[in-house]
Amino acid sequence: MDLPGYHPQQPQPLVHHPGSYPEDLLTLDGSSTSQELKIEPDGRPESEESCPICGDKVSGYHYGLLTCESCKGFFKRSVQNNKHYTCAEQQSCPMNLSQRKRCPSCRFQKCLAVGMKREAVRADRMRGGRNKFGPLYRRDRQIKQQKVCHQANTAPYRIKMETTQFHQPTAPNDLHLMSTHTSEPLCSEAFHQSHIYPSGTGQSGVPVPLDCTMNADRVLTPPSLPYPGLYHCTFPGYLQEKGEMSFSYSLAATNHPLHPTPNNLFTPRSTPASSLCPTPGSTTPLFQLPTQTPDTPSSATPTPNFLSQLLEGEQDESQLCNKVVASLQREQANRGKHDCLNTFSIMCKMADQTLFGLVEWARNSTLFKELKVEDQMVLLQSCWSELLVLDHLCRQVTYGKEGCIYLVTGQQIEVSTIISQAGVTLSGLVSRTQDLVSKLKALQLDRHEFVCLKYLVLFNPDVKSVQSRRQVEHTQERVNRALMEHTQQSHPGHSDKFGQLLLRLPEVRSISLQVEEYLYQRHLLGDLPCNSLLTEMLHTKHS
DNA sequence: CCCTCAGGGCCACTT
DNA sequence: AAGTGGCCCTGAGGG
Repeated sequence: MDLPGYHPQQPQPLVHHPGSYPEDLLTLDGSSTSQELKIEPDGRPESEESCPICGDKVSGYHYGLLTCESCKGFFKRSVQNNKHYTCAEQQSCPMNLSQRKRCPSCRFQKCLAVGMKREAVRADRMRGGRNKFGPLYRRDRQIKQQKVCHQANTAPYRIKMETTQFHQPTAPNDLHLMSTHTSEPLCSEAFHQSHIYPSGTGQSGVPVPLDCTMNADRVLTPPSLPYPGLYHCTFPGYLQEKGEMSFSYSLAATNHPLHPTPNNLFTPRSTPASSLCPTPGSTTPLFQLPTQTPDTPSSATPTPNFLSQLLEGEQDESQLCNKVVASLQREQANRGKHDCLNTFSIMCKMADQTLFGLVEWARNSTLFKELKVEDQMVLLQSCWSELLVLDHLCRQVTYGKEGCIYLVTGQQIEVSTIISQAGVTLSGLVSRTQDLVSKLKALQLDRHEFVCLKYLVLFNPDVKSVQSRRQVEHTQERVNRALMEHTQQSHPGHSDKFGQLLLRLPEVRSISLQVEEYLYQRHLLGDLPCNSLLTEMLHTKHS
């Protein structure tokens, strides 16, 4: 498996490019891609960046970001020819100018990881014209230019206008996922100006409703679970009709507060963090980023600060929702109105985006960044499905109504609908998960506790091949202590809350393993989209 | 109407 | 033979 951007054998030059997004162009090992920036004599910035995939010279924007000509061609061929590469090593091959040809699998994974977009490769192979990312590129340039100008004007001690380059330490939070880390959430409209479809066919700013016709063979399913397969396991007749859900899903039957209709099925909901507040009784709304996040060093011991630190990287639910919806819209836009995404594909896409968000979350964590990149990889490889389950559980506890499952897209679906139409395995999984949701609701899980559980799952010293076991253990102990103190303080009358929370983790583990197993079966049947992070994770575990 | 620039195609070269 | 990568063509959109 090749976690996005994890290429531990490839040391990245510590050159920060201030013109890039504040958090962009960062490989997942926490280092920035090598970039230089020149300040022209007239003050106009001119970037001389290196390709985020291989470090070669950038030739322009290609398929979503600045890359070299070689990687552009490689990505184009891979997508056009629907290539499925396999890594002969551990899917962490070094990727640089001299070695980029060695492993196309890792190269393609890195292309995706850094943000190259398959959907930018034209299905109709039409030449010329502006692409659908035009607005995105323009904004990128504007941001870069503004940043550079700002740097030049406000930090003369760092940038001498008469010099041609400057270097500064890598920004710790750099990311290379520009779609989610621009200074503002990616505007989905940017993706609706495809040349592929003339205006009036769902492009030009009109959100493309994904399969919202609710046909029996193409229905949106119940998945709020970030792991779609959960709902797809053993439907009667599955083997005959694999790939399609066999129960229908009526949005009208749900009680979603925002009432999604078939026409707005995949239109981003308004910010759920505000519109879907948890119950007033809960201590802190889940998913709501703290307005102020004290910059506490990881070595600080007081629990409140430590908890704040843990909460720092929490992903905003509305951003995640927008990201998933935009991704689904793009996917559908590339297919055309007569080739709707099937339910399973939709679920996979949701799971994949959620998983990507969780990897970002981990990577941005100060504590996690202190670990060796190799350890980061094995830990994530070990717990990704548990994190997905926890993420789902948290969403249900926060937003889910009784008897309904809340999707990452903001929709809800009745559990009874799923149970009545799903097969044995799937029904069992849904039931188990809902039982767990009930228990967590009864425990009044708050966001502090949820974050702690995520960290406890992530920092698992029992994972094989962890090198800095002591460090992982130490962090887990600290989180454990913080969780214990928090539960004692927030629920002094509930002396056993801490223990009750910990007792839920084995069930989380068990469910996640069952989900993995199911997804892997679907993978073997060829149902999972290739080159998704989800597939890569599954593949790694079973290889 | 011209220019820009990103996606596609071509083809010599490499593996 | 298949893959790579540099170079050129194309054409929508912006000035």
